[in-house]
Amino acid sequence: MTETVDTVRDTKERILDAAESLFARHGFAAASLRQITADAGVNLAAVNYHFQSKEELFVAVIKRKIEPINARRLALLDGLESQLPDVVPSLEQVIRVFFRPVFEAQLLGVELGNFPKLLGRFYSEPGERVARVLGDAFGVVLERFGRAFRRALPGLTGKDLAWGAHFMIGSMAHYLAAGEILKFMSRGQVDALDTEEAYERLVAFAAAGLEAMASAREKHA
Amino acid sequence: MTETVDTVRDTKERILDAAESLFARHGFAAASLRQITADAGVNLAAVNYHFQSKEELFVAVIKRKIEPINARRLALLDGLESQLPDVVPSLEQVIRVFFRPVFEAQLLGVELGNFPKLLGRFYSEPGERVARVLGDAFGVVLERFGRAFRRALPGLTGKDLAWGAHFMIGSMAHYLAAGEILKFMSRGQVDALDTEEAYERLVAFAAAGLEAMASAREKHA
DNA sequence: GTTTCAGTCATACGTATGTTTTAATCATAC
DNA sequence: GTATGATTAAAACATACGTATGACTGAAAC
Repeated sequence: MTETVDTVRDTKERILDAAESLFARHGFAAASLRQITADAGVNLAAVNYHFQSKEELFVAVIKRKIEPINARRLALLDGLESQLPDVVPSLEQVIRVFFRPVFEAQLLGVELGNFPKLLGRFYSEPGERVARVLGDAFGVVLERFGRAFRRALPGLTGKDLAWGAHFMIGSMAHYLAAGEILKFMSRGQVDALDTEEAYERLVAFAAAGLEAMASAREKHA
Repeated sequence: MTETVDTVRDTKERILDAAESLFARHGFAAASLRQITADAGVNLAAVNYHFQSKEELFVAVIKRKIEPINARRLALLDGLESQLPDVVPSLEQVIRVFFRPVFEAQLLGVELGNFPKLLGRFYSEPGERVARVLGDAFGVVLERFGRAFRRALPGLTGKDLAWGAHFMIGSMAHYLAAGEILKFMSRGQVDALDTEEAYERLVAFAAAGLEAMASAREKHA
């Protein structure tokens, strides 16, 4: 009984694993189903059987990674807010909670695989594909964290927050997708794989930047 | 005489224009030479004649856009530093000079086309392709601006700078490549096409973030 | 013990890809 | 006015793509 199910799961997950790696390394269009199924050691037709299309496979790959992260984000934020109900979480605390799940797996020594590059690349994949996942997966997260950010920084308007969050996510995405450039830019001084440092750096950069959004608004108009 | 030359320029540039637009909209792999040449109104073989391959065409498209921007960056930095030789340019001034050429064309009312998305996407295109252009085009810029940043923020170490610059570029790239997400995230409050505001926001975010890199270092180890 | 059914398999379809080849075209130099 | 060298045009090249089909498998259901 479990045998049949496990075989299925194995095939589906082997496809997902191989697809994740290839999508991350080559992008959606350049990763062929033939190479994906070859790497996964399954038949070519298995993709269209288990998922309906290459497109759906891509969505499944993204969702498998993003959904646990967003769930963890919400859980951490819940913990932060319910722990001391009267204390408003600081900006840095909220930012840490937002970024931590992305780094967490690797910090815990778990294999993170090609997820970073995949997630980074995901943001620059053509529209339609991304929009669907984005709406589904980030709706609640955006809402909850938006409130948390504005409680931490009462001066922040909706526009301030949108700009700040956008740059914040951009910094993260670029680090995830193009971390190797860091080694090039720093002439080897910085190792992008030092996740602990990357996390601290990102938090510091984002916190300062977000805080600066309020004053920038006054400057502009 | 000029006729021949202009015809050449026309064909090559029509290809470059069409390629730029399609690479920006669909990425490298998904933009086909047939669609590029059809949009450009030239023959399919013209691409392999004028450029040797699709790959070289991509490099040419990127270089055509990046080189003037980097030249302008250096010129602006020269102006800043030679204007008052005894005054060290401030962090914000240097950052403005670094970002300005990217926004300038649009600020001046010149058609910027699909360049923003292309440049943003460029950062997440697979490695080999990008690395060549990156090394060629950004070597001098990196060196000169590195010095300028460290003069503006004497506390900054090489590592601080590398992290800060990386996040800075990430914020810009993400804005350029995925500006539409901004409208989604802000529930329509923010129009990413307001270049003037984007520029001010980006400068403010990056300046604050970069400044924060020095203190973050102490925190980490 | 046969039916059922999810899963896998090899294979083929039609289309699209980047590139190459062969001929024609054209302005210019002699 | 014709030879020349550079562009373009049209067609074909081999290969790769995503998807669909129909046969086969093996175990559970009745």
